[in-house]
Amino acid sequence: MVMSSRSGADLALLLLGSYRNLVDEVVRELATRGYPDARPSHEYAIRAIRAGADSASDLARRLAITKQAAAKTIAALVERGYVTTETDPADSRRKNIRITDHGIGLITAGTEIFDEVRARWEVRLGAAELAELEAQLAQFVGDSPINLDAPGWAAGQELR
Amino acid sequence: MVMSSRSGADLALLLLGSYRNLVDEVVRELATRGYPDARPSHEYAIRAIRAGADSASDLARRLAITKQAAAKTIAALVERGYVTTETDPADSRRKNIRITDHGIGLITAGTEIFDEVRARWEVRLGAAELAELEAQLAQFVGDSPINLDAPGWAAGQELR
DNA sequence: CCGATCTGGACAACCAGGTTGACCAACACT
DNA sequence: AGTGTTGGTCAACCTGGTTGTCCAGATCGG
Repeated sequence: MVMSSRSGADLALLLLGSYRNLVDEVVRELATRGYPDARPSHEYAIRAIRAGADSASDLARRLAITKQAAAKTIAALVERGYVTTETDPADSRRKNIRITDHGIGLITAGTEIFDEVRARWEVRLGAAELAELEAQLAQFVGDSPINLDAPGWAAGQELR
Repeated sequence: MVMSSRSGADLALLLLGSYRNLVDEVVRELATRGYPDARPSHEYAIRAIRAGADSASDLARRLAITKQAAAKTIAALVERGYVTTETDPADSRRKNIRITDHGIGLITAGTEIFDEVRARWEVRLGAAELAELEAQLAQFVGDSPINLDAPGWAAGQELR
């Protein structure tokens, strides 16, 4: 008899715990694969950039954060060599973002690891069960104005 | 045909999104019930105190955070009137924490709201399905050294 | 009874990842 | 040209943590 939650507060902790578990593992593994300074937010940001966010304001909109926050993130990415910026020749206000090979490497590895961890979960739960779980979670998330493509609300995760 | 996740990264976002959804709603509702300044961490902290953490160091251990962080949290709780501290007569190093009526009110309301939200989810999913979901999440969390009673790792959630 | 060590607390500086607010320079529109 | 919009930046602040340092009070061994 598995002792599941029963209480709403526990449910919240289960959700957060699962998330952190997953993400911590990814970050840990990323570190061993040559990305010791990568943080979850970097992954999300680079993904958004790859998906077309080629300026700070753009990134801010995609991530649903302020442009200042986006600028800080970009600065961090530049510092770590995941990304470079250069002034747009056509519009000298803009600073175009370009992902470096190192940055590509990061999201490639990140995607792989995420999928590996998910695959492990799949083994434990069964493919159908995991798919159902995802569908259920999608329902909860779908309730809300939250945009899965805009994980700005995902702020605040630390790994220890 | 529900578009569920397929990718590990999306799964992470689903978990986090569900969590934030739940918690944001609780905080929002808490605000309308007379606890406008309550944050999730306050709830967790007061719960831990009620569960027996009667000093800062104690709370730190339970929450698996540093004692400095615990002290800051306690200061915030005192400031908001959820808790009071007084020097232990028997051990003048210690400062015993006592939960005020207002604090009791907070966790009472919090528990209620958490459960209400969970109940709504139960309606949508079915009781058996939600129970299964919780059991599955518990499995993921159970993998790890994380202690559900020690949500210190839960740090970083902002509501906007 | 006393010194060594452990424990509770506090101060200070820092960090990540956000937020507001003010501001300027460059572009676009009419 | 003049006005408004957009991209970027500076600065200050917030939350919830982190280290590191230090002291005072308690406890234990001799």
